[in-house]
Amino acid sequence: MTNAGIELPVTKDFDLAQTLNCGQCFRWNTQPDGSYLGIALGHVLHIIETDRTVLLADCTEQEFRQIWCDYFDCNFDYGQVRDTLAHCDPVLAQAARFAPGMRILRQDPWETLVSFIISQNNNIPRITGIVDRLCNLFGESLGEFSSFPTAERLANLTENDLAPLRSGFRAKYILSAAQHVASGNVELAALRTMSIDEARQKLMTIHGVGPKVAECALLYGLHRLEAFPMDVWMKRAMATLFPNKTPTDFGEYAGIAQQYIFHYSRNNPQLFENSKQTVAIK
DNA sequence: GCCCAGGTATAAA
DNA sequence: TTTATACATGGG
Repeated sequence: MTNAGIELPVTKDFDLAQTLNCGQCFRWNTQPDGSYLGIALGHVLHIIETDRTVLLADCTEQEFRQIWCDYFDCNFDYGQVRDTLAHCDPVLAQAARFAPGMRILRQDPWETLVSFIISQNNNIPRITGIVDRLCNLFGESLGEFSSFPTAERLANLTENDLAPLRSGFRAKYILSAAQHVASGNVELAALRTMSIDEARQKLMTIHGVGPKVAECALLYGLHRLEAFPMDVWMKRAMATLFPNKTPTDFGEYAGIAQQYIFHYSRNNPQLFENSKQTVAIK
């Protein structure tokens, strides 16, 4: 392997570990040397982070412009958003300081939708395993990785075909998503310009997509930053940290706000240990 | 064995 | 309309 590639400066606004390990993506593997090897948008990439730079190894200028610049949302000023959110609430300010380098990736909508269907009532190591098996079995080989299988490929399969994934009750949900997307009933690209309510309703026509998965697909897959994928766990944290606030109070960056809070709360469980039961938030 | 995992569909109250 | 339970699987 040569040392050629694209070097990005390490700044307070871009931290690889915070971004890739916060649960928004499932196809980046930490290597023994601390670097990341993964695949996104059909491209394999090796990322080596040092004190001063993030090296996208063997990445050409053209590939960076066409793929990774957009994927890592390089042209968006997360520092400014972080400052804006920090002014909303002191606890949110603390949460933002805790993970200042977290970014919302611009992932493939279809892959993201399926990944978060798989994520329901599941844990990250197992989600990763199921996604890996899905790609290896039905995707196309790209060196040491396999691409994420298309909706068209999966739409013709049966639950029995998906048995090797060991995805449990989620297999039929994956097939429903594939059929809706392949048939054009759910047109993912159109969800970018639809109102957030319409887009959420459209996604929920898929069997196995409820409010949480729909919101995750909108935030992580379609970069709708106003989406707020609150789950049971998050509601608990929210109720404790922000008893008088709703997601809309955080405006168009609600999703980013939640990522900060989620990360912060998970790593500081003592902050909400007194709220044992789920509390609904409007 | 028991509990839980960034939920959802379905039945029952 | 709100609340309870099953759902597949595997790690801690």
